[in-house]
Amino acid sequence: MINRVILIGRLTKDPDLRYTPNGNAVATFTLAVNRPFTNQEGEREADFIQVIAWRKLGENAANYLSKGRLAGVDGRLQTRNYEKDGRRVYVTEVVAESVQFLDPKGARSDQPARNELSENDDPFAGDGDPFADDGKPIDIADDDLPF
Amino acid sequence: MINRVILIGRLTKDPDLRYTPNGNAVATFTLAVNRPFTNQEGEREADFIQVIAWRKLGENAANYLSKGRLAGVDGRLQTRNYEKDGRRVYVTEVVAESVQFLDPKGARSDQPARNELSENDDPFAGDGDPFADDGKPIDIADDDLPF
Amino acid sequence: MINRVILIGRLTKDPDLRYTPNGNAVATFTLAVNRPFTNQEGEREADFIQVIAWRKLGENAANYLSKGRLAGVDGRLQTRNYEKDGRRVYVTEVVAESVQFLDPKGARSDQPARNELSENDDPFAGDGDPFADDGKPIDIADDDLPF
Amino acid sequence: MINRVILIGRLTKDPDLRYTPNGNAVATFTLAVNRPFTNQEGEREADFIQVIAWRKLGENAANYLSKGRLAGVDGRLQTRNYEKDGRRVYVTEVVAESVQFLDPKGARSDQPARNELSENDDPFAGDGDPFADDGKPIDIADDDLPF
DNA sequence: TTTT
DNA sequence: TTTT
Repeated sequence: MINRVILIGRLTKDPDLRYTPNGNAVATFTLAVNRPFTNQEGEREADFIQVIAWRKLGENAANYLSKGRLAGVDGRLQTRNYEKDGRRVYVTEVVAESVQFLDPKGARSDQPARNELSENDDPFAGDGDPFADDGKPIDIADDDLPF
Repeated sequence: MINRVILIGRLTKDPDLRYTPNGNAVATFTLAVNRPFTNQEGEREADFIQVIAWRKLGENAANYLSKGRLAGVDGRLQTRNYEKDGRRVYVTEVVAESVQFLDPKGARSDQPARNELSENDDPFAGDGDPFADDGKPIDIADDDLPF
Repeated sequence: MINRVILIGRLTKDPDLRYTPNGNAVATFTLAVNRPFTNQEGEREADFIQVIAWRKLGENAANYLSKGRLAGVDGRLQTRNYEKDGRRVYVTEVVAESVQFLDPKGARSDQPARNELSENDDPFAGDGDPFADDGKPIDIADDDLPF
Repeated sequence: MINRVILIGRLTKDPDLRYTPNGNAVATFTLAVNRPFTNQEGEREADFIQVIAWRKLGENAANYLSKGRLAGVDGRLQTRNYEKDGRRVYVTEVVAESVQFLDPKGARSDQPARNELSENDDPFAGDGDPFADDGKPIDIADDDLPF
Protein backbone atom coordinates (compact mmCIF):
# COMPACT_ATOMS: atom_id res chain seq x y z
CA MET A 1 0.00 0.00 0.00
CA ILE A 2 1.37 3.39 -0.93
CA ASN A 3 0.67 6.28 1.43
CA ARG A 4 2.69 9.38 0.77
CA VAL A 5 2.13 13.06 1.51
CA ILE A 6 4.41 15.96 0.69
CA LEU A 7 3.60 19.47 1.88
CA ILE A 8 5.13 22.91 1.99
CA GLY A 9 3.42 25.42 4.23
CA ARG A 10 3.70 27.82 7.16
CA LEU A 11 3.12 26.96 10.81
CA THR A 12 -0.04 28.53 12.20
CA LYS A 13 1.45 28.45 15.74
CA ASP A 14 4.55 27.29 17.54
CA PRO A 15 4.86 23.50 17.62
CA ASP A 16 3.58 21.74 20.68
CA LEU A 17 6.10 19.30 22.17
CA ARG A 18 4.94 16.60 24.62
CA TYR A 19 6.17 13.28 25.88
CA THR A 20 4.32 9.98 26.10
CA PRO A 21 4.30 8.04 29.37
CA ASN A 22 7.21 6.03 27.97
CA GLY A 23 9.21 9.17 27.42
CA ASN A 24 8.90 9.44 23.65
CA ALA A 25 8.85 12.99 22.31
CA VAL A 26 5.90 13.99 20.09
CA ALA A 27 5.67 17.36 18.37
CA THR A 28 2.45 18.50 16.74
CA PHE A 29 1.85 21.54 14.58
CA THR A 30 -0.48 22.74 11.86
CA LEU A 31 0.72 23.79 8.42
CA ALA A 32 -1.22 26.37 6.46
CA VAL A 33 -0.80 25.42 2.81
CA ASN A 34 -2.05 28.05 0.41
CA ARG A 35 -4.17 26.78 -2.45
CA PRO A 36 -2.85 27.33 -5.95
CA PHE A 37 -6.14 28.84 -7.11
CA THR A 38 -8.55 31.49 -5.89
CA ASN A 39 -12.15 30.90 -4.88
CA GLN A 40 -15.21 32.44 -6.48
CA GLU A 41 -14.67 35.64 -4.52
CA GLY A 42 -11.15 35.85 -5.91
CA GLU A 43 -9.57 35.07 -2.54
CA ARG A 44 -6.74 32.67 -2.01
CA GLU A 45 -7.66 30.12 0.65
CA ALA A 46 -5.49 27.70 2.58
CA ASP A 47 -5.72 24.19 3.89
CA PHE A 48 -4.77 23.64 7.54
CA ILE A 49 -3.05 20.34 7.93
CA GLN A 50 -2.09 18.71 11.19
CA VAL A 51 1.38 17.21 11.40
CA ILE A 52 2.83 14.93 14.04
CA ALA A 53 6.55 14.23 14.43
CA TRP A 54 7.96 11.65 16.80
CA ARG A 55 11.19 11.42 18.79
CA LYS A 56 14.27 13.23 17.55
CA LEU A 57 12.39 14.56 14.54
CA GLY A 58 9.76 16.00 16.86
CA GLU A 59 12.36 17.57 19.12
CA ASN A 60 14.08 19.14 16.13
CA ALA A 61 10.80 20.46 14.79
CA ALA A 62 10.02 21.97 18.18
CA ASN A 63 13.47 23.54 18.39
CA TYR A 64 13.79 24.91 14.88
CA LEU A 65 10.26 25.78 13.85
CA SER A 66 7.89 28.41 15.13
CA LYS A 67 4.76 30.27 14.12
CA GLY A 68 4.91 31.61 10.60
CA ARG A 69 8.01 29.63 9.55
CA LEU A 70 8.02 27.84 6.19
CA ALA A 71 8.51 24.08 6.35
CA GLY A 72 8.47 21.09 4.03
CA VAL A 73 7.12 17.77 5.28
CA ASP A 74 7.40 14.33 3.72
CA GLY A 75 5.33 11.69 5.47
CA ARG A 76 2.25 9.53 5.45
CA LEU A 77 -1.44 10.13 6.16
CA GLN A 78 -2.81 8.61 9.34
CA THR A 79 -6.29 8.48 10.80
CA ARG A 80 -7.12 8.16 14.46
CA ASN A 81 -10.20 8.65 16.55
CA TYR A 82 -10.91 9.27 20.17
CA GLU A 83 -13.83 9.97 22.47
CA LYS A 84 -14.60 13.53 23.47
CA ASP A 85 -17.70 14.63 25.42
CA GLY A 86 -19.34 11.36 24.54
CA ARG A 87 -18.71 11.84 20.85
CA ARG A 88 -16.20 10.16 18.60
CA VAL A 89 -13.80 12.60 17.01
CA TYR A 90 -11.98 11.60 13.82
CA VAL A 91 -8.54 12.96 13.11
CA THR A 92 -6.59 12.83 9.87
CA GLU A 93 -3.01 13.96 10.21
CA VAL A 94 0.35 13.64 8.53
CA VAL A 95 2.98 11.59 10.33
CA ALA A 96 6.22 13.29 9.33
CA GLU A 97 9.12 11.15 8.16
CA SER A 98 11.24 14.15 7.28
CA VAL A 99 10.87 17.84 7.98
CA GLN A 100 12.76 20.54 6.14
CA PHE A 101 13.22 24.02 7.55
CA LEU A 102 12.81 26.30 4.57
CA ASP A 103 13.51 29.70 6.05
CA PRO A 104 16.95 31.15 5.61
CA LYS A 105 19.25 30.79 8.59
CA GLY A 106 18.76 33.69 10.94
CA ALA A 107 15.04 33.73 10.33
CA ARG A 108 14.72 31.64 13.46
CA SER A 109 14.23 33.59 16.63
CA ASP A 110 17.20 33.81 19.00
CA GLN A 111 15.12 33.85 22.11
CA PRO A 112 15.21 30.71 24.23
CA ALA A 113 13.33 27.97 22.48
CA ARG A 114 9.73 28.08 23.66
CA ASN A 115 9.44 24.34 23.53
CA GLU A 116 12.21 23.34 25.85
CA LEU A 117 10.12 21.89 28.62
CA SER A 118 11.57 22.26 32.11
CA GLU A 119 11.53 19.47 34.66
CA ASN A 120 8.55 21.08 36.31
CA ASP A 121 6.42 21.37 33.24
CA ASP A 122 3.61 18.98 32.69
CA PRO A 123 4.23 17.47 29.30
CA PHE A 124 0.73 16.06 29.24
CA ALA A 125 -1.01 19.37 29.03
CA GLY A 126 -3.57 19.10 26.28
CA ASP A 127 -6.68 17.34 25.37
CA GLY A 128 -7.54 13.97 23.96
CA ASP A 129 -6.67 15.66 20.75
CA PRO A 130 -2.99 16.51 20.81
CA PHE A 131 -3.79 19.50 18.62
CA ALA A 132 -6.07 21.01 21.25
CA ASP A 133 -4.60 22.32 24.47
CA ASP A 134 -6.84 22.26 27.49
CA GLY A 135 -5.06 20.47 30.28
CA LYS A 136 -5.92 16.83 29.82
CA PRO A 137 -3.47 14.03 29.06
CA ILE A 138 -2.68 13.39 25.42
CA ASP A 139 -4.31 10.41 23.85
CA ILE A 140 -1.38 9.45 21.74
CA ALA A 141 -0.19 6.16 23.12
CA ASP A 142 3.25 4.76 22.52
CA ASP A 143 1.77 2.11 20.33
CA ASP A 144 0.93 4.79 17.81
CA LEU A 145 4.67 5.15 17.38
CA PRO A 146 5.70 4.19 13.87
CA PHE A 147 8.60 1.77 13.21
CA MET B 1 3.03 25.78 -1.84
CA ILE B 2 3.34 22.09 -2.51
CA ASN B 3 0.44 19.84 -1.51
CA ARG B 4 0.58 16.35 -2.87
CA VAL B 5 -0.89 13.04 -1.73
CA ILE B 6 -0.52 9.64 -3.37
CA LEU B 7 -2.40 6.63 -2.05
CA ILE B 8 -3.11 3.04 -2.93
CA GLY B 9 -5.87 1.36 -0.99
CA ARG B 10 -9.18 -0.47 -1.10
CA LEU B 11 -12.63 1.11 -1.00
CA THR B 12 -14.47 0.47 2.25
CA LYS B 13 -17.84 0.89 0.46
CA ASP B 14 -19.21 1.72 -2.93
CA PRO B 15 -18.54 5.33 -3.92
CA ASP B 16 -21.27 7.83 -3.26
CA LEU B 17 -22.12 9.96 -6.28
CA ARG B 18 -24.06 13.21 -5.84
CA TYR B 19 -24.61 16.42 -7.73
CA THR B 20 -24.28 19.98 -6.53
CA PRO B 21 -27.13 22.43 -7.13
CA ASN B 22 -25.23 23.59 -10.21
CA GLY B 23 -25.18 20.09 -11.58
CA ASN B 24 -21.56 19.21 -10.90
CA ALA B 25 -20.91 15.55 -10.11
CA VAL B 26 -19.09 14.75 -6.85
CA ALA B 27 -18.06 11.25 -5.89
CA THR B 28 -16.84 10.47 -2.40
CA PHE B 29 -15.35 7.27 -1.07
CA THR B 30 -13.03 6.06 1.66
CA LEU B 31 -9.80 4.20 0.99
CA ALA B 32 -8.48 1.72 3.53
CA VAL B 33 -4.71 1.92 3.26
CA ASN B 34 -2.92 -0.81 5.17
CA ARG B 35 0.02 0.31 7.27
CA PRO B 36 3.41 -1.10 6.38
CA PHE B 37 4.08 -2.12 9.97
CA THR B 38 2.25 -3.98 12.72
CA ASN B 39 1.20 -2.54 16.06
CA GLN B 40 2.31 -3.72 19.47
CA GLU B 41 -0.20 -6.55 19.32
CA GLY B 42 1.30 -7.69 16.04
CA GLU B 43 -1.76 -6.66 14.05
CA ARG B 44 -1.69 -4.79 10.80
CA GLU B 45 -3.86 -1.67 11.01
CA ALA B 46 -5.16 0.58 8.28
CA ASP B 47 -5.78 4.27 7.76
CA PHE B 48 -9.20 5.26 6.42
CA ILE B 49 -8.85 8.18 4.09
CA GLN B 50 -11.68 10.14 2.57
CA VAL B 51 -11.41 10.97 -1.11
CA ILE B 52 -13.48 13.35 -3.16
CA ALA B 53 -13.54 13.40 -6.96
CA TRP B 54 -15.29 16.03 -9.01
CA ARG B 55 -17.06 15.99 -12.37
CA LYS B 56 -16.01 13.44 -14.97
CA LEU B 57 -13.42 11.97 -12.63
CA GLY B 58 -16.11 11.51 -10.01
CA GLU B 59 -18.47 9.89 -12.46
CA ASN B 60 -15.76 7.50 -13.60
CA ALA B 61 -14.87 6.61 -10.03
CA ALA B 62 -18.53 5.91 -9.29
CA ASN B 63 -18.84 3.77 -12.41
CA TYR B 64 -15.67 1.75 -12.18
CA LEU B 65 -15.01 1.42 -8.47
CA SER B 66 -16.89 -0.44 -5.79
CA LYS B 67 -16.43 -1.81 -2.31
CA GLY B 68 -13.23 -3.76 -1.92
CA ARG B 69 -11.65 -2.63 -5.21
CA LEU B 70 -8.02 -1.51 -5.24
CA ALA B 71 -7.42 2.06 -6.41
CA GLY B 72 -4.57 4.53 -6.69
CA VAL B 73 -5.22 8.21 -6.10
CA ASP B 74 -3.01 11.20 -6.85
CA GLY B 75 -4.33 14.46 -5.46
CA ARG B 76 -4.07 17.14 -2.82
CA LEU B 77 -5.07 17.38 0.84
CA GLN B 78 -7.95 19.69 1.63
CA THR B 79 -9.52 20.77 4.88
CA ARG B 80 -13.11 21.89 5.31
CA ASN B 81 -15.39 22.39 8.23
CA TYR B 82 -19.12 22.59 8.72
CA GLU B 83 -21.64 22.91 11.48
CA LYS B 84 -23.38 19.82 12.81
CA ASP B 85 -25.65 19.71 15.87
CA GLY B 86 -24.22 23.01 16.97
CA ARG B 87 -20.68 21.75 16.76
CA ARG B 88 -18.03 22.48 14.19
CA VAL B 89 -16.81 19.37 12.43
CA TYR B 90 -13.41 19.40 10.76
CA VAL B 91 -12.78 17.30 7.70
CA THR B 92 -9.48 16.46 6.05
CA GLU B 93 -9.85 14.73 2.71
CA VAL B 94 -7.96 14.08 -0.50
CA VAL B 95 -9.20 15.89 -3.60
CA ALA B 96 -8.37 13.44 -6.37
CA GLU B 97 -6.66 14.74 -9.50
CA SER B 98 -6.27 11.29 -10.94
CA VAL B 99 -7.68 7.91 -10.00
CA GLN B 100 -6.32 4.61 -11.19
CA PHE B 101 -8.33 1.41 -11.16
CA LEU B 102 -5.87 -1.25 -10.07
CA ASP B 103 -7.93 -4.38 -10.26
CA PRO B 104 -7.61 -6.54 -13.34
CA LYS B 105 -10.32 -6.12 -15.94
CA GLY B 106 -13.17 -8.42 -15.14
CA ALA B 107 -12.79 -7.87 -11.43
CA ARG B 108 -15.49 -5.27 -11.78
CA SER B 109 -18.97 -6.57 -11.25
CA ASP B 110 -21.11 -7.04 -14.34
CA GLN B 111 -24.31 -6.18 -12.63
CA PRO B 112 -25.80 -2.78 -13.50
CA ALA B 113 -23.59 -0.08 -12.06
CA ARG B 114 -24.86 0.73 -8.60
CA ASN B 115 -24.08 4.38 -8.97
CA GLU B 116 -26.04 5.19 -12.06
CA LEU B 117 -28.64 7.45 -10.49
CA SER B 118 -32.06 7.30 -12.11
CA GLU B 119 -34.14 10.38 -12.79
CA ASN B 120 -36.14 9.66 -9.69
CA ASP B 121 -33.27 9.41 -7.31
CA ASP B 122 -32.51 12.23 -4.98
CA PRO B 123 -28.88 13.06 -5.54
CA PHE B 124 -28.85 15.18 -2.41
CA ALA B 125 -29.27 12.32 -0.03
CA GLY B 126 -26.67 12.69 2.68
CA ASP B 127 -25.62 14.78 5.55
CA GLY B 128 -23.70 17.97 5.99
CA ASP B 129 -20.79 15.66 5.69
CA PRO B 130 -20.77 14.18 2.19
CA PHE B 131 -19.25 11.04 3.68
CA ALA B 132 -22.26 10.45 5.88
CA ASP B 133 -25.58 9.52 4.33
CA ASP B 134 -28.68 10.47 6.22
CA GLY B 135 -30.96 12.34 3.91
CA LYS B 136 -29.88 15.93 4.21
CA PRO B 137 -28.47 18.07 1.40
CA ILE B 138 -24.72 17.88 0.89
CA ASP B 139 -22.72 20.79 2.18
CA ILE B 140 -20.26 20.81 -0.66
CA ALA B 141 -20.92 24.02 -2.51
CA ASP B 142 -19.88 24.61 -6.07
CA ASP B 143 -17.30 27.08 -4.92
CA ASP B 144 -15.39 24.19 -3.39
CA LEU B 145 -14.84 23.06 -6.94
CA PRO B 146 -11.16 23.18 -7.83
CA PHE B 147 -9.88 24.86 -11.03
CA MET C 1 15.83 18.55 0.84
CA ILE C 2 12.78 16.70 -0.35
CA ASN C 3 13.27 14.02 -2.99
CA ARG C 4 10.29 11.80 -3.53
CA VAL C 5 9.08 9.70 -6.48
CA ILE C 6 5.98 7.54 -6.67
CA LEU C 7 5.32 5.38 -9.71
CA ILE C 8 2.93 2.73 -10.90
CA GLY C 9 3.95 0.84 -14.01
CA ARG C 10 4.72 -2.50 -15.59
CA LEU C 11 8.11 -4.21 -15.74
CA THR C 12 9.62 -4.24 -19.21
CA LYS C 13 11.64 -7.38 -18.33
CA ASP C 14 12.30 -9.66 -15.41
CA PRO C 15 14.26 -7.91 -12.66
CA ASP C 16 18.00 -8.40 -12.66
CA LEU C 17 19.38 -9.48 -9.28
CA ARG C 18 23.10 -9.10 -8.52
CA TYR C 19 25.33 -8.89 -5.49
CA THR C 20 27.98 -6.35 -4.69
CA PRO C 21 31.45 -7.55 -3.68
CA ASN C 22 30.34 -7.11 -0.06
CA GLY C 23 27.42 -9.42 -0.62
CA ASN C 24 24.62 -6.88 -0.74
CA ALA C 25 21.74 -7.78 -3.04
CA VAL C 26 20.76 -5.24 -5.73
CA ALA C 27 17.80 -5.70 -8.01
CA THR C 28 17.28 -3.49 -11.01
CA PHE C 29 14.32 -3.27 -13.33
CA THR C 30 12.62 -0.81 -15.64
CA LEU C 31 9.03 0.32 -15.21
CA ALA C 32 7.00 1.36 -18.23
CA VAL C 33 4.65 4.07 -17.00
CA ASN C 34 1.98 4.99 -19.51
CA ARG C 35 1.44 8.70 -20.02
CA PRO C 36 -1.98 10.04 -19.15
CA PHE C 37 -2.30 11.81 -22.50
CA THR C 38 -1.80 10.94 -26.15
CA ASN C 39 0.74 12.50 -28.48
CA GLN C 40 -0.01 14.45 -31.64
CA GLU C 41 -0.52 11.20 -33.54
CA GLY C 42 -3.11 10.13 -30.97
CA GLU C 43 -0.84 7.41 -29.58
CA ARG C 44 -0.33 6.75 -25.91
CA GLU C 45 3.38 6.76 -25.07
CA ALA C 46 5.18 5.53 -21.98
CA ASP C 47 8.14 6.60 -19.89
CA PHE C 48 10.72 3.93 -19.12
CA ILE C 49 12.07 4.44 -15.65
CA GLN C 50 14.95 2.57 -14.09
CA VAL C 51 14.48 1.37 -10.56
CA ILE C 52 17.05 -0.02 -8.16
CA ALA C 53 16.19 -1.90 -4.97
CA TRP C 54 18.75 -2.93 -2.38
CA ARG C 55 19.03 -5.89 -0.01
CA LYS C 56 15.86 -7.61 1.17
CA LEU C 57 13.70 -5.27 -0.87
CA GLY C 58 15.72 -6.17 -3.96
CA GLU C 59 15.46 -9.88 -3.26
CA ASN C 60 11.72 -9.59 -2.82
CA ALA C 61 11.36 -7.63 -6.03
CA ALA C 62 13.37 -10.27 -7.86
CA ASN C 63 11.27 -13.04 -6.38
CA TYR C 64 7.82 -11.58 -6.80
CA LEU C 65 8.05 -9.45 -9.92
CA SER C 66 8.56 -10.39 -13.51
CA LYS C 67 8.12 -9.01 -17.00
CA GLY C 68 4.71 -7.44 -17.50
CA ARG C 69 3.74 -7.34 -13.82
CA LEU C 70 2.21 -4.19 -12.38
CA ALA C 71 4.14 -2.60 -9.51
CA GLY C 72 4.05 0.52 -7.37
CA VAL C 73 7.30 2.10 -6.24
CA ASP C 74 7.88 4.77 -3.61
CA GLY C 75 11.43 6.05 -3.50
CA ARG C 76 13.86 8.82 -4.33
CA LEU C 77 15.56 10.00 -7.50
CA GLN C 78 19.28 9.39 -7.74
CA THR C 79 21.86 10.36 -10.33
CA ARG C 80 25.09 8.52 -11.03
CA ASN C 81 27.61 8.56 -13.80
CA TYR C 82 30.26 6.19 -15.02
CA GLU C 83 32.79 5.85 -17.82
CA LYS C 84 31.96 3.73 -20.85
CA ASP C 85 34.09 3.50 -24.01
CA GLY C 86 35.83 6.68 -22.99
CA ARG C 87 32.58 8.55 -22.57
CA ARG C 88 30.79 9.59 -19.43
CA VAL C 89 27.30 8.11 -19.15
CA TYR C 90 24.73 9.78 -16.91
CA VAL C 91 22.09 7.70 -15.18
CA THR C 92 18.97 8.88 -13.40
CA GLU C 93 17.15 6.16 -11.52
CA VAL C 94 14.68 5.65 -8.70
CA VAL C 95 16.05 4.10 -5.52
CA ALA C 96 13.06 2.15 -4.19
CA GLU C 97 12.15 2.49 -0.53
CA SER C 98 9.03 0.42 -0.91
CA VAL C 99 7.71 -1.75 -3.72
CA GLN C 100 4.13 -2.92 -3.99
CA PHE C 101 3.10 -5.90 -6.08
CA LEU C 102 -0.16 -4.86 -7.69
CA ASP C 103 -1.17 -7.95 -9.56
CA PRO C 104 -3.68 -10.27 -7.97
CA LYS C 105 -2.23 -13.34 -6.31
CA GLY C 106 -1.90 -16.10 -8.83
CA ALA C 107 -0.85 -13.70 -11.54
CA ARG C 108 2.71 -14.62 -10.62
CA SER C 109 4.15 -17.49 -12.57
CA ASP C 110 4.45 -20.82 -10.79
CA GLN C 111 7.57 -21.88 -12.59
CA PRO C 112 10.78 -21.79 -10.56
CA ALA C 113 11.67 -18.19 -9.82
CA ARG C 114 13.88 -17.00 -12.62
CA ASN C 115 15.90 -14.84 -10.29
CA GLU C 116 17.08 -17.44 -7.84
CA LEU C 117 20.74 -17.40 -8.73
CA SER C 118 22.51 -20.72 -8.27
CA GLU C 119 25.95 -21.00 -6.70
CA ASN C 120 27.45 -21.25 -10.14
CA ASP C 121 25.91 -18.17 -11.55
CA ASP C 122 28.00 -15.09 -11.94
CA PRO C 123 26.10 -12.34 -10.20
CA PHE C 124 28.41 -9.76 -11.74
CA ALA C 125 27.22 -10.24 -15.26
CA GLY C 126 26.44 -6.83 -16.62
CA ASP C 127 27.98 -3.64 -17.63
CA GLY C 128 29.15 -0.53 -15.86
CA ASP C 129 25.50 0.27 -16.14
CA PRO C 130 23.56 -2.26 -14.08
CA PHE C 131 20.67 -1.84 -16.48
CA ALA C 132 22.74 -3.07 -19.39
CA ASP C 133 23.84 -6.69 -19.43
CA ASP C 134 26.99 -7.52 -21.28
CA GLY C 135 29.23 -9.48 -19.02
CA LYS C 136 31.26 -6.91 -17.16
CA PRO C 137 31.26 -6.29 -13.41
CA ILE C 138 28.62 -3.94 -12.09
CA ASP C 139 29.74 -0.47 -11.16
CA ILE C 140 27.48 -0.13 -8.19
CA ALA C 141 29.77 0.04 -5.22
CA ASP C 142 28.62 -0.68 -1.71
CA ASP C 143 29.02 2.95 -0.84
CA ASP C 144 26.07 3.69 -3.09
CA LEU C 145 24.02 1.81 -0.55
CA PRO C 146 21.52 4.10 1.13
CA PHE C 147 21.16 4.29 4.93
CA MET D 1 -0.57 4.93 -14.08
CA ILE D 2 0.80 7.12 -11.34
CA ASN D 3 3.92 9.14 -12.05
CA ARG D 4 4.73 11.79 -9.50
CA VAL D 5 7.95 13.50 -8.44
CA ILE D 6 8.41 16.14 -5.77
CA LEU D 7 11.78 17.81 -5.24
CA ILE D 8 13.34 20.61 -3.28
CA GLY D 9 16.80 21.67 -4.33
CA ARG D 10 19.05 24.47 -5.56
CA LEU D 11 19.69 25.43 -9.17
CA THR D 12 23.18 24.55 -10.34
CA LYS D 13 23.04 27.34 -12.98
CA ASP D 14 20.64 29.94 -14.28
CA PRO D 15 17.71 28.38 -16.13
CA ASP D 16 17.99 28.11 -19.87
CA LEU D 17 14.96 29.52 -21.70
CA ARG D 18 14.35 28.58 -25.34
CA TYR D 19 11.46 28.50 -27.76
CA THR D 20 10.31 25.69 -29.99
CA PRO D 21 9.70 26.37 -33.69
CA ASN D 22 6.02 26.81 -32.82
CA GLY D 23 6.88 29.50 -30.32
CA ASN D 24 6.37 27.56 -27.12
CA ALA D 25 8.64 28.56 -24.27
CA VAL D 26 10.73 25.80 -22.62
CA ALA D 27 12.91 26.41 -19.60
CA THR D 28 15.41 23.81 -18.45
CA PHE D 29 17.48 23.77 -15.30
CA THR D 30 19.17 21.31 -12.98
CA LEU D 31 18.36 20.99 -9.30
CA ALA D 32 21.00 19.83 -6.85
CA VAL D 33 19.13 17.89 -4.18
CA ASN D 34 21.27 17.06 -1.17
CA ARG D 35 21.03 13.50 0.07
CA PRO D 36 19.74 13.00 3.58
CA PHE D 37 22.67 10.76 4.50
CA THR D 38 26.45 10.87 4.16
CA ASN D 39 28.57 8.46 2.16
CA GLN D 40 31.27 6.19 3.51
CA GLU D 41 33.71 9.08 3.61
CA GLY D 42 31.26 11.04 5.72
CA GLU D 43 30.53 13.49 2.92
CA ARG D 44 27.08 14.67 1.96
CA GLU D 45 26.46 14.10 -1.74
CA ALA D 46 23.75 15.47 -3.99
CA ASP D 47 21.66 14.26 -6.88
CA PHE D 48 21.54 16.46 -9.97
CA ILE D 49 18.14 16.34 -11.50
CA GLN D 50 17.12 17.86 -14.80
CA VAL D 51 13.87 19.76 -14.86
CA ILE D 52 11.92 21.04 -17.85
CA ALA D 53 9.12 23.61 -17.61
CA TRP D 54 6.90 24.56 -20.51
CA ARG D 55 5.17 27.78 -21.53
CA LYS D 56 4.19 30.28 -18.84
CA LEU D 57 5.63 28.06 -16.11
CA GLY D 58 8.93 27.99 -17.99
CA GLU D 59 8.94 31.74 -18.47
CA ASN D 60 8.27 32.28 -14.78
CA ALA D 61 11.01 29.85 -13.81
CA ALA D 62 13.43 31.68 -16.08
CA ASN D 63 12.41 35.04 -14.66
CA TYR D 64 12.35 34.21 -10.97
CA LEU D 65 15.00 31.56 -10.54
CA SER D 66 18.75 31.74 -10.91
CA LYS D 67 21.86 29.83 -9.92
CA GLY D 68 21.88 28.87 -6.26
CA ARG D 69 18.20 29.66 -5.61
CA LEU D 70 16.09 27.15 -3.68
CA ALA D 71 13.07 25.77 -5.54
CA GLY D 72 10.37 23.17 -5.07
CA VAL D 73 9.11 21.22 -8.07
CA ASP D 74 6.04 19.01 -8.39
CA GLY D 75 5.87 17.12 -11.65
CA ARG D 76 6.27 13.83 -13.45
CA LEU D 77 9.25 11.77 -14.64
CA GLN D 78 9.79 11.60 -18.36
CA THR D 79 12.27 9.70 -20.49
CA ARG D 80 13.49 10.72 -23.92
CA ASN D 81 16.33 9.69 -26.15
CA TYR D 82 18.12 11.25 -29.07
CA GLU D 83 21.05 10.56 -31.34
CA LYS D 84 24.39 12.20 -30.66
CA ASP D 85 27.63 11.44 -32.53
CA GLY D 86 26.10 8.21 -33.72
CA ARG D 87 25.14 7.13 -30.24
CA ARG D 88 21.77 7.06 -28.57
CA VAL D 89 21.63 9.21 -25.46
CA TYR D 90 18.98 8.52 -22.83
CA VAL D 91 17.56 11.36 -20.77
CA THR D 92 15.41 11.14 -17.67
CA GLU D 93 14.01 14.45 -16.53
CA VAL D 94 11.22 15.92 -14.46
CA VAL D 95 8.48 17.74 -16.35
CA ALA D 96 7.39 20.42 -13.89
CA GLU D 97 3.69 20.93 -13.25
CA SER D 98 4.31 23.48 -10.55
CA VAL D 99 7.40 25.32 -9.39
CA GLN D 100 7.71 27.10 -6.08
CA PHE D 101 10.29 29.78 -5.42
CA LEU D 102 11.49 29.10 -1.90
CA ASP D 103 13.89 31.95 -1.30
CA PRO D 104 12.63 34.95 0.60
CA LYS D 105 11.66 37.93 -1.49
CA GLY D 106 14.67 40.10 -2.10
CA ALA D 107 16.91 37.09 -2.51
CA ARG D 108 16.28 37.45 -6.22
CA SER D 109 18.74 39.66 -8.04
CA ASP D 110 17.46 43.08 -9.11
CA GLN D 111 19.54 43.21 -12.23
CA PRO D 112 17.71 42.75 -15.52
CA ALA D 113 16.56 39.17 -15.82
CA ARG D 114 19.28 37.21 -17.55
CA ASN D 115 16.78 35.13 -19.41
CA GLU D 116 14.90 37.78 -21.28
CA LEU D 117 15.95 36.86 -24.77
CA SER D 118 16.12 39.75 -27.23
CA GLU D 119 14.82 39.53 -30.78
CA ASN D 120 18.32 38.89 -32.00
CA ASP D 121 19.14 36.06 -29.66
CA ASP D 122 19.13 32.59 -31.02
CA PRO D 123 16.80 30.62 -28.79
CA PHE D 124 18.02 27.39 -30.34
CA ALA D 125 21.52 27.60 -29.02
CA GLY D 126 22.25 24.23 -27.43
CA ASP D 127 22.68 20.69 -28.26
CA GLY D 128 20.38 17.83 -29.03
CA ASP D 129 20.24 17.69 -25.31
CA PRO D 130 18.62 20.87 -24.05
CA PHE D 131 20.71 20.56 -20.93
CA ALA D 132 23.95 20.82 -22.87
CA ASP D 133 24.76 24.10 -24.61
CA ASP D 134 26.89 23.97 -27.70
CA GLY D 135 25.16 25.81 -30.45
CA LYS D 136 22.93 23.28 -32.16
CA PRO D 137 19.13 23.38 -32.34
CA ILE D 138 17.22 21.83 -29.49
CA ASP D 139 15.64 18.48 -30.05
CA ILE D 140 12.55 19.16 -28.05
CA ALA D 141 9.68 19.10 -30.49
CA ASP D 142 6.32 20.65 -29.83
CA ASP D 143 4.76 17.24 -29.64
CA ASP D 144 6.67 16.66 -26.43
CA LEU D 145 4.41 19.34 -24.98
CA PRO D 146 2.21 17.91 -22.27
CA PHE D 147 -1.57 18.57 -22.18
C1' DT E 1 -9.84 27.76 13.41
C1' DT E 2 -5.22 29.19 11.95
C1' DT E 3 0.22 31.07 8.11
C1' DT E 4 2.76 34.88 4.72
C1' DT F 1 -16.06 3.41 11.62
C1' DT F 2 -14.63 0.82 7.49
C1' DT F 3 -10.96 -2.77 2.82
C1' DT F 4 -8.19 -7.53 1.33
